[in-house]
Amino acid sequence: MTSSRPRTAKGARGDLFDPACPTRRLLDRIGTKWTSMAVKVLAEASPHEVRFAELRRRMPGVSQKMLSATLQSLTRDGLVSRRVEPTVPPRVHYRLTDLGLSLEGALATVRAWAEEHMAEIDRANLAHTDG
Amino acid sequence: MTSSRPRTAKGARGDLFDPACPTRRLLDRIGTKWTSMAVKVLAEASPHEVRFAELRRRMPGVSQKMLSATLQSLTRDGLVSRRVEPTVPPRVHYRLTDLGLSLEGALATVRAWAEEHMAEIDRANLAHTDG
DNA sequence: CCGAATCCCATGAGATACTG
DNA sequence: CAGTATCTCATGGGATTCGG
Repeated sequence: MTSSRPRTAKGARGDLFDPACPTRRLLDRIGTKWTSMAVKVLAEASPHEVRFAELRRRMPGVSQKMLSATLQSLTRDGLVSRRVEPTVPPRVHYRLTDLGLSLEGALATVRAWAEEHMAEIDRANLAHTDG
Repeated sequence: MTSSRPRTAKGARGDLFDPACPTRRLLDRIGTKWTSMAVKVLAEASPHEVRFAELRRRMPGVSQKMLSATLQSLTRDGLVSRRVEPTVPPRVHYRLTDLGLSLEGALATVRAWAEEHMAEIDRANLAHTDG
């Protein structure tokens, strides 16, 4: 989930581009398979919390392992807050933080572009396939 | 570069889940390591064309293999146009299409968010590491 | 100069089984 | 219920080399 650090990270000085480019690092995060969907589902529920199982139900296809990993990553990044009810069995509730909500704004833009334009990309691919 | 299709499509019907979610598919594209940078560099040059070698120079760290693959992918997707001067040696020029330019708009939003907020994410991570 | 072909490793992610 | 631990495999992507 973490890095794709340049193993070739020699002593080179990178202006704005190189090692810690914020955009690359953000894309590494939202590019992982379930992250954007989790953010979306949590955003739709916001400001209410959502439990693990409920989240899982709303994300068809996700395994508990990947959901767990995704939520941990989001939590470490401060995008999601986690609240545990110390019952037996425990209940764990998740909610977007303000930072997470703000990210959802950016993601909404991406989603809008995708829904508007992916069909054109598909057409372009067909044109190259059969031509 | 192409698909992240259900490789686990074992004996079971694995493609029952939204195999075509436009957002996922877009993220699979812009999430690859060099795509967003290529789009950015081409956008900055737009409406002028940029040659392969020049592109490579403006994308520190990219290998010719990955640049080639990235540009092919973008070209197939109709985001970039490719023009070959039939000289010896050949010169190949790349330019964003209108679709590519429109994608750059969405990417600009992501970039803006990243530059504004990645520091907060870093702080959150530190807080979890030591804090 | 541009790109194809190989080789190779690190990683994302699914399946499955176990724990408090 | 929520999360962890293994195993396994496919893929992204870097290095290098060859071709036109």
